[in-house]
Amino acid sequence: MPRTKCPKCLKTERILKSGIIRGKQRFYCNDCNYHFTLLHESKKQKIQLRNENDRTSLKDIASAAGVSVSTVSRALHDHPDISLETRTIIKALAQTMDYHPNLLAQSLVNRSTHTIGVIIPNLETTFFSSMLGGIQHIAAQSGYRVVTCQSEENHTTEIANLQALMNNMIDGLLICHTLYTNTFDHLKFHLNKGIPIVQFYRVNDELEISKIHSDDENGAMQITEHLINSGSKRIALLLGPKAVSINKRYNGYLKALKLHHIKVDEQLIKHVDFSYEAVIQAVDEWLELSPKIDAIFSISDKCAVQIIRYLKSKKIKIPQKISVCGFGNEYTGEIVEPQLTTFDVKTRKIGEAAAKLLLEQIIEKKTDNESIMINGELIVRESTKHLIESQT
Amino acid sequence: MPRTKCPKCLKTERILKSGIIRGKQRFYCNDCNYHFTLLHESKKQKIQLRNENDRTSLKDIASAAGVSVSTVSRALHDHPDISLETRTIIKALAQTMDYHPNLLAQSLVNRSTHTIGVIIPNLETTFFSSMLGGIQHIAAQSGYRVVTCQSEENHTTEIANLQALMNNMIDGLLICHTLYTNTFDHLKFHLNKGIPIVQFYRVNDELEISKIHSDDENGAMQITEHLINSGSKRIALLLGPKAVSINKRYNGYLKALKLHHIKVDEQLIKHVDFSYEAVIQAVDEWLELSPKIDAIFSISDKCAVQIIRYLKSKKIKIPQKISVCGFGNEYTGEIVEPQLTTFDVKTRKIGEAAAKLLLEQIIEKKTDNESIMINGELIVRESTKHLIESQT
DNA sequence: ATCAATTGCACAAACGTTTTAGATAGATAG
DNA sequence: CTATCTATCTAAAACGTTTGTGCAATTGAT
Repeated sequence: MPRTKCPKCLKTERILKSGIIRGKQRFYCNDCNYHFTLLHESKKQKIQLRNENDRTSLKDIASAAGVSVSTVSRALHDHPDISLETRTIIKALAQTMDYHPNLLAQSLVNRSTHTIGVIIPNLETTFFSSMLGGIQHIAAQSGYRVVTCQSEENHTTEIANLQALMNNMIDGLLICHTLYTNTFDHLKFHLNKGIPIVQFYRVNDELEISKIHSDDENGAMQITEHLINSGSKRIALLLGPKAVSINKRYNGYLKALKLHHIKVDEQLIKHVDFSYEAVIQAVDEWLELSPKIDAIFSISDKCAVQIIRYLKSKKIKIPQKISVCGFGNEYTGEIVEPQLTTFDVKTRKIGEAAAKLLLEQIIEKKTDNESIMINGELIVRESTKHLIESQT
Repeated sequence: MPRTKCPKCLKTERILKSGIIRGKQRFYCNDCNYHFTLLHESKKQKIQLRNENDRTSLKDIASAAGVSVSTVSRALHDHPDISLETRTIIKALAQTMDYHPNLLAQSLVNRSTHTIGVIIPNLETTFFSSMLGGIQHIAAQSGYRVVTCQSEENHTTEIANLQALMNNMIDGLLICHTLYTNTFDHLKFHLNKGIPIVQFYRVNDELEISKIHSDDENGAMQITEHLINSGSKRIALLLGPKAVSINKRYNGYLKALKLHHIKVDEQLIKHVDFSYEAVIQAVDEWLELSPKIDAIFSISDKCAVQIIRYLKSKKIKIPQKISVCGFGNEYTGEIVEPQLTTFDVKTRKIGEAAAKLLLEQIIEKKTDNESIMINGELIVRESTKHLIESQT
């Protein structure tokens, strides 16, 4: 067994143990008075490889050009203090040496990462992914990166995402809350910390913060009015889970009924968790009511499509017996037969607007809160009767 | 007009100009021999605000605890050199002072960002976004962040994305190429730089690199065989743009025909750019052929759905007159009537496998290239005849 | 009592930048 | 021929970490 050798005086005689460091034995050379821990072979190699594999840094260019690091930095930034001659030399050198600045170091100094964070409930439904698409598009235009987290409609995950993102890595945050987010302390905690935050789509009113709204309330009202105008009187409303705090669409429904002097029948309003079984059960219960329902307004296109298919399987004619409306204008609404009447929430526009607003706040350091409304559009298709068109 | 004052000796008399720095006037105090540039009021404020607004750093904790920065760092990492007492004090302090490590600084030192980059053609189609969903899911489990870029099916954008991502900010890269990516020099350039790269779904054979394949060739063969087995003889094939390098599905089609001794008819194979008009035109041309076609295999579900709707509008019965198949198993295929027979590419699984493989390479520093195949599944629905079921 | 071993901490270098302040030599004016 | 300017460069601090090494104080063994 080879005896441990002091890396300084290279002797092996007077080596003593000196405690354990990070699981590794630490030694002390009594001859040259030197503390050391033995490097693993693998680690030694890594240190050697590093230089080989490493990207070129300002330092490398500096020593190649025979100038100081600061000169190189300034030259590459076209600082007037550096002579044109030196500048061109250094730039050429940077080119040939394949220099790319280390963004981490830059960010550390500049206190800005050129990255924005996005928290979104879900990536796999077009409804949300098109928002994200809009965000990415705008961000890329300004040279900003986007890091995305899915909250998966889970309040706890949302909080974890928020915490993870706010740890110094982002210049700004875009957040679209979970359906079940009803407290906003986690957000409030991060406000006024110098990192601008913009809520989009699912926003809340209490918080003083920039927001991108959609006019869901108005949209739901338009849908409901369209149903009323085309002759429906008993309009069932399929809502999301009861716990959900955001009830804009519900309010729109109520408003429309009130405007047309139709009494609200609580039996016609049901909450479901968006599962197929729950939707079917709700529809079944409605079908047994009397007087009979003549329309179903589903808060979600996905459920609306399921309802259409279920009604068809029961040979109930749409829209003759029952009109069906969705909300969101997802692609499936165009495919199903009859095609679905729905409300187009301009999701991509919402994403774009959110990113634009956030970038304004980041780049121009605007601090005033803005609220922007993105208007949607009623899409009338075959699943509703067209007796009388509303002239809004 | 107030005269400029030397910040050192506070005199105004002997101030001289001394060139321009970054657009700002630079001064020289002849009295105390001092160079300075005037700070803007706004900038002064910012410097003051900074401390107020800044997150607490190790330094802050250190001075609060009366120990050195290194002690704090080690204490928070449970280094055995630090006494239990000190450790608990420091941890408590970190808690109350709301300390969160600066990930940038950590990354700079550790040379690892805990972030992986993803380049993907598109975010807004479920086909790709579900891959991304799988990636995110796996990455989050290991505490990795994900930054995503869309290449938008554009080769140049892909290269730009690659360049942007590889600049020091990511520990590994997942890439799904553009349809039009036919040269891979940009990737090759970044190989062996210490940052592992994994291709997923759209891979190429030349490059020695880890890959996640789908069995598209086999899938297309299964689809085609299913059509043949159910009685079709003249099977039209709708392919993507001609420039596309990836022709696995085409090969599967050819293989199946060969296996069943059916001659390839070039008239039956058409390339389109996925636009609605192009698809319709292709179908129209096919319908005029004689002998008549009895099946259409579209390389994309989206086009298949369009074809179904178009054929229905022409009162052509599906599958009695013409069977239609898609590829990919997108949700719309389930909604359209008749429901679409297709091949389920397990997109989410592909994303998960890609992320897993990449993380292995990052965390365990594996360097050997692996190729993993994710098997898909034939989904037989109503848009094809069911005369004889193939027994694969 | 003596010396070795161990504990518990501090110091300082390093990561790769940016930027303020200083330094030097040449140019210009009086 | 000075006194002042100016152009062009360098040094060094800073950003917030991690980590190798130094060192004093304590413990333990003989």
